[in-house]
Amino acid sequence: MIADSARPAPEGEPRFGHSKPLVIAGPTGAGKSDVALAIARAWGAVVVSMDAMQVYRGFDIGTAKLPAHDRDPARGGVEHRCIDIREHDEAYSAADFAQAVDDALQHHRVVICGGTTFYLRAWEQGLIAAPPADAALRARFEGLENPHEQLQIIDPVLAARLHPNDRMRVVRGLEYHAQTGQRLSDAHAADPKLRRPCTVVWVDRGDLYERLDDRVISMMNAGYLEEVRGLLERGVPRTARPMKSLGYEHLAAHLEGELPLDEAIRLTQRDTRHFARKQRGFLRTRGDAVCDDPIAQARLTWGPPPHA
RNA sequence: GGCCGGGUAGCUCAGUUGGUAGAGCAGGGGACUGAAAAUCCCCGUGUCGGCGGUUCAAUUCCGUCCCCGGCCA
Repeated sequence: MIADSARPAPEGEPRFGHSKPLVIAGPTGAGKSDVALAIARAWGAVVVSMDAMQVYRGFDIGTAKLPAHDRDPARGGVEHRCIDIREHDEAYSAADFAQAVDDALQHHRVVICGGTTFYLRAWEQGLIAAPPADAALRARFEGLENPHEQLQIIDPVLAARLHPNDRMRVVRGLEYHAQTGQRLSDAHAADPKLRRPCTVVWVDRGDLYERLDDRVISMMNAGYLEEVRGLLERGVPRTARPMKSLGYEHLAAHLEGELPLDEAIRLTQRDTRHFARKQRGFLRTRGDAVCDDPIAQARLTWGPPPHA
């Protein structure tokens, strides 16, 4: 389990392209960002954010982005990638993330940090070769009366695997077929799964739920509601992808007079707990174990920090 | 002390014209190959407040006691 990257690279020679990334994963609110920052600082690494929502500009408080100075090397911070790289209406996908990780690995030691475990899998095992998403196609299939029935005709294997109510995946199967003329189930079956090496450090804590409840209150005190109000005033629609995430949806509903504030907060807390539980499930499925000492894992993976 | 309501799942409650009970919320498990903070599937035994009585059978009817509200003294 000792990677070849554990040997220090000769001076001046960019060998990081052969170094495996350290992944800081775990449920929201477990303290991943701070751990990643500390490790990246000590080892001179770049952080790639593995988070589907932090990519969006303007969604800062609710997505728990690190303060800007921590992400700015010119101000003593560490370079972070995949944060603030999209507008609310721009698409972002697991493939974009995987590409960003590969790019970063070309020249840097890399800490991957975030809770979107689907993205980790996309990079680790690779995705099938496929064209990018086609919003118009998706909208068309979404509008079908019974998309699953349609899928049964063109890809019965996939249709059998999918619950008829799981419209996103059903539509995805239809989209892929429309784009390529192939069945998505065939593409999956033919896909040779990659096994890109990485060290996964799962950060977690026993009192997470209480902390999450408190964190929502802290976010409110930090101006969460004003952030959402500002986004709505700037014309961000409530149907925008990031606006439908966790608290944004409920706070927007409150601002539009559909929900009392305390109810919006309660729902945000509830959804955040549910989300954390789901993330734990992801990691459990992967078979990773909780790590109490991320620094030690970094040392095992990369050797001692260069300046220590 | 008297009268009136209530005491049923972790919480709020529904219900059983007597055949041992079910919703919402909370909580838990699982799926996941380019939307993933998305999308979707599955999971409810609890002395029905205690004790007696009537009954083949009581959480349900009767008696009594305890507890919590409200009103009256």
